[in-house]
Amino acid sequence: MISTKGRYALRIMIDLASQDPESFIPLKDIAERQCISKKYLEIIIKDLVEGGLLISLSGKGGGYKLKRKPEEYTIGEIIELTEGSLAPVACLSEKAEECPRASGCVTLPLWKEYGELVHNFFYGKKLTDLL
Amino acid sequence: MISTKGRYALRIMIDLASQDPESFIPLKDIAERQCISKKYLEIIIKDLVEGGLLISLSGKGGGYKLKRKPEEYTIGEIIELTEGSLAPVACLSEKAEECPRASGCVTLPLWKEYGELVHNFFYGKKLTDLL
DNA sequence: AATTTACCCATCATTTTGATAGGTTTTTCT
DNA sequence: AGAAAAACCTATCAAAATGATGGGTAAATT
Repeated sequence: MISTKGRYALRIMIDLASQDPESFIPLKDIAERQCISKKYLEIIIKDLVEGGLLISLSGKGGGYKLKRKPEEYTIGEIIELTEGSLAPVACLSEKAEECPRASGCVTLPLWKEYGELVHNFFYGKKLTDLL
Repeated sequence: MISTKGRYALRIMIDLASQDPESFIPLKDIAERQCISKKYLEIIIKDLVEGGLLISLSGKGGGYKLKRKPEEYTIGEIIELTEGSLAPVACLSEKAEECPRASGCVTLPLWKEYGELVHNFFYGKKLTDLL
Protein backbone atom coordinates (compact mmCIF):
# COMPACT_ATOMS: atom_id res chain seq x y z
CA MET A 1 0.00 0.00 0.00
CA ILE A 2 1.12 3.50 -0.87
CA SER A 3 1.36 5.38 2.43
CA THR A 4 0.39 8.98 3.13
CA LYS A 5 3.99 9.98 2.55
CA GLY A 6 3.92 9.02 -1.11
CA ARG A 7 0.39 10.25 -1.62
CA TYR A 8 1.00 13.60 0.03
CA ALA A 9 4.23 14.02 -1.92
CA LEU A 10 2.28 13.54 -5.11
CA ARG A 11 -0.25 16.13 -4.00
CA ILE A 12 2.54 18.58 -3.23
CA MET A 13 3.92 18.07 -6.73
CA ILE A 14 0.52 18.45 -8.33
CA ASP A 15 -0.13 21.56 -6.29
CA LEU A 16 3.16 23.12 -7.36
CA ALA A 17 2.58 22.14 -10.97
CA SER A 18 -0.74 23.99 -10.83
CA GLN A 19 0.85 27.22 -9.62
CA ASP A 20 3.12 29.64 -11.42
CA PRO A 21 6.19 27.50 -12.07
CA GLU A 22 8.54 30.47 -11.73
CA SER A 23 7.59 31.72 -8.28
CA PHE A 24 8.40 30.18 -4.93
CA ILE A 25 5.32 28.86 -3.15
CA PRO A 26 5.37 28.81 0.67
CA LEU A 27 4.58 25.43 2.21
CA LYS A 28 1.92 27.11 4.31
CA ASP A 29 -0.10 27.78 1.15
CA ILE A 30 0.26 24.22 -0.08
CA ALA A 31 -0.73 22.82 3.30
CA GLU A 32 -3.84 25.00 3.43
CA ARG A 33 -4.90 24.20 -0.12
CA GLN A 34 -4.36 20.48 0.41
CA CYS A 35 -5.76 20.42 3.95
CA ILE A 36 -2.72 18.64 5.31
CA SER A 37 -0.73 19.57 8.42
CA LYS A 38 2.14 21.85 7.39
CA LYS A 39 4.41 20.22 9.97
CA TYR A 40 3.90 16.82 8.44
CA LEU A 41 4.45 18.14 4.94
CA GLU A 42 7.80 19.61 6.05
CA ILE A 43 9.11 16.09 6.54
CA ILE A 44 7.87 14.95 3.18
CA ILE A 45 8.92 17.96 1.14
CA LYS A 46 12.42 17.59 2.57
CA ASP A 47 12.74 14.32 0.64
CA LEU A 48 11.59 16.03 -2.53
CA VAL A 49 14.21 18.76 -2.16
CA GLU A 50 17.01 16.36 -1.25
CA GLY A 51 15.97 14.11 -4.10
CA GLY A 52 16.43 16.98 -6.51
CA LEU A 53 12.80 17.30 -7.53
CA LEU A 54 12.21 20.70 -5.96
CA ILE A 55 14.14 23.89 -5.32
CA SER A 56 13.71 25.64 -2.00
CA LEU A 57 14.34 29.21 -0.93
CA SER A 58 14.48 30.38 2.67
CA GLY A 59 13.30 33.69 4.05
CA LYS A 60 10.55 36.06 3.19
CA GLY A 61 9.29 35.51 -0.34
CA GLY A 62 10.71 32.02 -0.21
CA GLY A 63 9.09 28.66 -0.58
CA TYR A 64 9.32 25.82 -3.04
CA LYS A 65 9.14 25.43 -6.78
CA LEU A 66 9.61 22.69 -9.33
CA LYS A 67 13.15 22.18 -10.53
CA ARG A 68 12.07 20.92 -13.95
CA LYS A 69 9.09 21.47 -16.19
CA PRO A 70 5.91 19.72 -14.94
CA GLU A 71 5.81 17.38 -17.94
CA GLU A 72 9.30 16.14 -17.15
CA TYR A 73 8.30 14.38 -13.92
CA THR A 74 7.05 10.82 -13.78
CA ILE A 75 4.74 9.64 -11.03
CA GLY A 76 7.17 6.80 -10.53
CA GLU A 77 10.10 8.91 -9.45
CA ILE A 78 7.95 10.83 -6.99
CA ILE A 79 6.49 7.71 -5.38
CA GLU A 80 9.74 5.79 -5.40
CA LEU A 81 11.67 8.65 -3.84
CA THR A 82 9.25 9.24 -1.00
CA GLU A 83 8.19 5.65 -0.36
CA GLY A 84 11.80 4.53 -0.39
CA SER A 85 11.21 1.75 -2.89
CA LEU A 86 8.72 0.48 -5.41
CA ALA A 87 9.75 -3.13 -4.79
CA PRO A 88 6.77 -5.45 -4.18
CA VAL A 89 8.60 -7.79 -1.79
CA ALA A 90 11.48 -7.32 0.63
CA CYS A 91 13.85 -9.58 -1.28
CA LEU A 92 13.64 -7.36 -4.38
CA SER A 93 14.37 -4.17 -2.47
CA GLU A 94 17.63 -2.43 -3.28
CA LYS A 95 18.93 -2.71 0.26
CA ALA A 96 18.07 -6.40 0.65
CA GLU A 97 20.96 -8.80 0.79
CA GLU A 98 20.88 -11.64 -1.72
CA CYS A 99 18.34 -14.24 -0.63
CA PRO A 100 19.94 -17.69 -0.25
CA ARG A 101 16.76 -19.29 -1.57
CA ALA A 102 16.72 -17.09 -4.69
CA SER A 103 18.03 -19.66 -7.16
CA GLY A 104 15.38 -22.21 -6.29
CA CYS A 105 12.58 -19.83 -5.34
CA VAL A 106 9.39 -20.71 -7.21
CA THR A 107 7.75 -17.40 -6.44
CA LEU A 108 10.59 -15.06 -7.34
CA PRO A 109 9.68 -14.83 -11.05
CA LEU A 110 6.18 -13.82 -10.04
CA TRP A 111 7.44 -11.00 -7.82
CA LYS A 112 9.85 -9.86 -10.50
CA GLU A 113 7.12 -9.74 -13.11
CA TYR A 114 4.87 -7.89 -10.70
CA GLY A 115 7.65 -5.47 -9.81
CA GLU A 116 8.19 -4.65 -13.47
CA LEU A 117 4.48 -4.13 -14.01
CA VAL A 118 4.31 -1.68 -11.13
CA HIS A 119 7.47 0.09 -12.23
CA ASN A 120 6.27 0.47 -15.80
CA PHE A 121 2.89 1.70 -14.69
CA PHE A 122 4.19 4.49 -12.48
CA TYR A 123 7.14 5.48 -14.64
CA GLY A 124 4.82 5.53 -17.64
CA LYS A 125 2.68 8.21 -16.10
CA LYS A 126 3.65 11.85 -16.07
CA LEU A 127 2.79 14.38 -13.42
CA THR A 128 0.92 16.36 -16.05
CA ASP A 129 -1.37 13.38 -16.65
CA LEU A 130 -3.01 14.24 -13.34
CA LEU A 131 -3.66 17.90 -14.07
CA MET B 1 4.69 -4.47 -0.24
CA ILE B 2 3.50 -8.04 0.06
CA SER B 3 4.33 -9.14 3.60
CA THR B 4 5.60 -12.51 4.76
CA LYS B 5 2.04 -13.47 5.53
CA GLY B 6 0.96 -13.37 1.91
CA ARG B 7 4.20 -14.80 0.64
CA TYR B 8 4.23 -17.69 3.11
CA ALA B 9 0.57 -18.40 2.37
CA LEU B 10 1.44 -18.70 -1.29
CA ARG B 11 4.27 -21.08 -0.46
CA ILE B 12 1.93 -23.19 1.64
CA MET B 13 -0.47 -23.41 -1.28
CA ILE B 14 2.30 -24.27 -3.72
CA ASP B 15 3.64 -26.87 -1.34
CA LEU B 16 0.24 -28.53 -0.99
CA ALA B 17 -0.35 -28.37 -4.74
CA SER B 18 2.90 -30.26 -5.19
CA GLN B 19 1.86 -33.09 -2.88
CA ASP B 20 -0.78 -35.75 -3.33
CA PRO B 21 -3.97 -33.68 -3.47
CA GLU B 22 -5.99 -36.42 -1.77
CA SER B 23 -3.99 -36.94 1.41
CA PHE B 24 -3.77 -34.66 4.42
CA ILE B 25 -0.34 -33.10 4.83
CA PRO B 26 0.77 -32.21 8.37
CA LEU B 27 1.88 -28.61 8.83
CA LYS B 28 5.10 -29.90 10.34
CA ASP B 29 6.10 -31.31 6.95
CA ILE B 30 5.26 -28.10 5.12
CA ALA B 31 7.19 -26.03 7.65
CA GLU B 32 10.25 -28.24 7.29
CA ARG B 33 10.18 -28.26 3.52
CA GLN B 34 9.67 -24.51 3.34
CA CYS B 35 12.09 -23.73 6.18
CA ILE B 36 9.55 -21.58 7.98
CA SER B 37 8.62 -21.74 11.66
CA LYS B 38 5.66 -24.08 12.10
CA LYS B 39 4.26 -21.85 14.80
CA TYR B 40 4.15 -18.87 12.50
CA LEU B 41 2.60 -20.90 9.71
CA GLU B 42 -0.18 -21.97 12.08
CA ILE B 43 -1.40 -18.39 12.17
CA ILE B 44 -1.29 -18.05 8.41
CA ILE B 45 -2.82 -21.38 7.51
CA LYS B 46 -5.72 -20.58 9.81
CA ASP B 47 -6.73 -17.83 7.39
CA LEU B 48 -6.55 -20.23 4.48
CA VAL B 49 -8.84 -22.70 6.23
CA GLU B 50 -11.30 -20.05 7.39
CA GLY B 51 -11.26 -18.53 3.93
CA GLY B 52 -12.33 -21.85 2.48
CA LEU B 53 -9.18 -22.52 0.50
CA LEU B 54 -8.02 -25.50 2.54
CA ILE B 55 -9.57 -28.39 4.42
CA SER B 56 -8.08 -29.36 7.75
CA LEU B 57 -8.26 -32.59 9.71
CA SER B 58 -7.27 -32.90 13.35
CA GLY B 59 -5.68 -35.85 15.04
CA LYS B 60 -3.19 -38.45 13.97
CA GLY B 61 -3.06 -38.78 10.21
CA GLY B 62 -4.51 -35.31 9.94
CA GLY B 63 -3.18 -32.18 8.34
CA TYR B 64 -4.23 -29.95 5.50
CA LYS B 65 -5.20 -30.41 1.89
CA LEU B 66 -6.51 -28.28 -0.95
CA LYS B 67 -10.27 -27.91 -1.10
CA ARG B 68 -10.33 -27.49 -4.86
CA LYS B 69 -8.16 -28.62 -7.73
CA PRO B 70 -4.82 -26.75 -7.92
CA GLU B 71 -5.70 -25.13 -11.26
CA GLU B 72 -8.84 -23.64 -9.73
CA TYR B 73 -6.96 -21.25 -7.44
CA THR B 74 -5.83 -17.78 -8.47
CA ILE B 75 -2.83 -16.12 -6.89
CA GLY B 76 -5.09 -13.14 -6.31
CA GLU B 77 -7.48 -14.86 -3.96
CA ILE B 78 -4.62 -16.27 -1.91
CA ILE B 79 -2.84 -12.93 -1.55
CA GLU B 80 -6.00 -10.94 -1.01
CA LEU B 81 -7.28 -13.31 1.66
CA THR B 82 -4.08 -13.36 3.68
CA GLU B 83 -3.00 -9.75 3.18
CA GLY B 84 -6.51 -8.56 3.99
CA SER B 85 -6.79 -6.43 0.87
CA LEU B 86 -5.22 -5.82 -2.49
CA ALA B 87 -6.12 -2.12 -2.42
CA PRO B 88 -3.19 0.17 -3.25
CA VAL B 89 -4.30 3.03 -1.00
CA ALA B 90 -6.30 3.20 2.22
CA CYS B 91 -9.22 5.07 0.67
CA LEU B 92 -9.87 2.21 -1.78
CA SER B 93 -9.89 -0.46 0.91
CA GLU B 94 -13.19 -2.24 1.49
CA LYS B 95 -13.41 -1.15 5.10
CA ALA B 96 -12.59 2.50 4.44
CA GLU B 97 -15.39 4.97 4.89
CA GLU B 98 -16.16 7.20 1.94
CA CYS B 99 -13.49 9.89 1.60
CA PRO B 100 -15.02 13.39 1.67
CA ARG B 101 -12.43 14.56 -0.87
CA ALA B 102 -13.26 11.72 -3.29
CA SER B 103 -15.35 13.72 -5.75
CA GLY B 104 -12.64 16.32 -6.32
CA CYS B 105 -9.61 14.13 -5.73
CA VAL B 106 -7.17 14.46 -8.63
CA THR B 107 -5.24 11.35 -7.69
CA LEU B 108 -8.15 8.97 -7.15
CA PRO B 109 -8.40 7.89 -10.82
CA LEU B 110 -4.71 7.01 -10.71
CA TRP B 111 -5.13 4.80 -7.65
CA LYS B 112 -8.19 3.19 -9.16
CA GLU B 113 -6.40 2.41 -12.38
CA TYR B 114 -3.46 1.05 -10.41
CA GLY B 115 -5.74 -1.03 -8.20
CA GLU B 116 -7.34 -2.60 -11.26
CA LEU B 117 -3.97 -3.36 -12.77
CA VAL B 118 -2.83 -5.12 -9.61
CA HIS B 119 -6.11 -6.98 -9.28
CA ASN B 120 -6.05 -8.17 -12.87
CA PHE B 121 -2.44 -9.24 -12.60
CA PHE B 122 -2.91 -11.43 -9.56
CA TYR B 123 -6.34 -12.76 -10.43
CA GLY B 124 -5.07 -13.57 -13.90
CA LYS B 125 -2.46 -15.91 -12.52
CA LYS B 126 -3.27 -19.42 -11.40
CA LEU B 127 -1.56 -21.33 -8.64
CA THR B 128 -0.50 -23.91 -11.21
CA ASP B 129 1.38 -21.22 -13.13
CA LEU B 130 3.99 -21.39 -10.36
CA LEU B 131 4.50 -25.14 -10.42
C1' DA C 1 14.56 45.20 13.57
C1' DA C 2 10.63 42.66 12.28
C1' DT C 3 8.71 39.31 9.51
C1' DT C 4 8.46 35.37 6.91
C1' DT C 5 10.07 31.61 5.44
C1' DA C 6 12.78 27.08 5.30
C1' DC C 7 15.23 23.90 8.17
C1' DC C 8 16.58 20.91 12.06
C1' DC C 9 15.86 17.84 15.99
C1' DA C 10 13.40 15.34 19.08
C1' DT C 11 9.45 12.93 20.65
C1' DC C 12 5.17 10.54 20.44
C1' DA C 13 1.10 7.19 20.12
C1' DT C 14 -0.67 3.71 17.43
C1' DT C 15 -0.57 0.04 14.30
C1' DT C 16 1.57 -3.51 11.78
C1' DT C 17 4.84 -7.01 11.29
C1' DG C 18 6.91 -11.14 12.31
C1' DA C 19 7.08 -13.95 15.27
C1' DT C 20 7.29 -17.22 20.02
C1' DA C 21 5.25 -19.95 23.93
C1' DG C 22 2.33 -22.98 26.12
C1' DG C 23 -1.72 -25.32 26.63
C1' DT C 24 -6.20 -27.86 24.89
C1' DT C 25 -8.83 -30.64 21.88
C1' DT C 26 -9.43 -34.06 18.35
C1' DT C 27 -8.45 -38.27 16.14
C1' DT C 28 -6.14 -42.48 15.17
C1' DC C 29 -3.37 -46.37 16.21
C1' DT C 30 -1.78 -49.97 19.25
C1' DA D 1 -7.56 -47.52 27.65
C1' DG D 2 -3.69 -45.02 26.56
C1' DA D 3 -0.11 -43.04 23.76
C1' DA D 4 0.90 -40.34 19.97
C1' DA D 5 0.19 -36.96 16.46
C1' DA D 6 -1.99 -33.66 14.79
C1' DA D 7 -4.90 -29.25 14.62
C1' DC D 8 -6.43 -25.41 17.30
C1' DC D 9 -6.67 -21.63 20.69
C1' DT D 10 -4.96 -17.73 23.47
C1' DA D 11 -1.67 -14.78 24.93
C1' DT D 12 2.39 -12.21 24.63
C1' DC D 13 6.31 -10.00 22.60
C1' DA D 14 10.01 -6.99 20.30
C1' DA D 15 10.92 -4.26 16.57
C1' DA D 16 9.70 -1.43 12.92
C1' DA D 17 6.73 1.50 10.33
C1' DT D 18 3.17 4.96 10.23
C1' DG D 19 1.40 9.30 10.89
C1' DA D 20 2.08 12.69 13.02
C1' DT D 21 3.30 17.04 16.72
C1' DG D 22 6.25 20.61 19.02
C1' DG D 23 9.81 23.82 19.66
C1' DG D 24 13.48 26.06 18.27
C1' DT D 25 17.27 27.92 14.70
C1' DA D 26 18.95 29.94 10.38
C1' DA D 27 18.22 32.60 6.28
C1' DA D 28 16.39 36.24 3.50
C1' DT D 29 13.45 40.15 2.64
C1' DT D 30 11.18 44.48 3.78
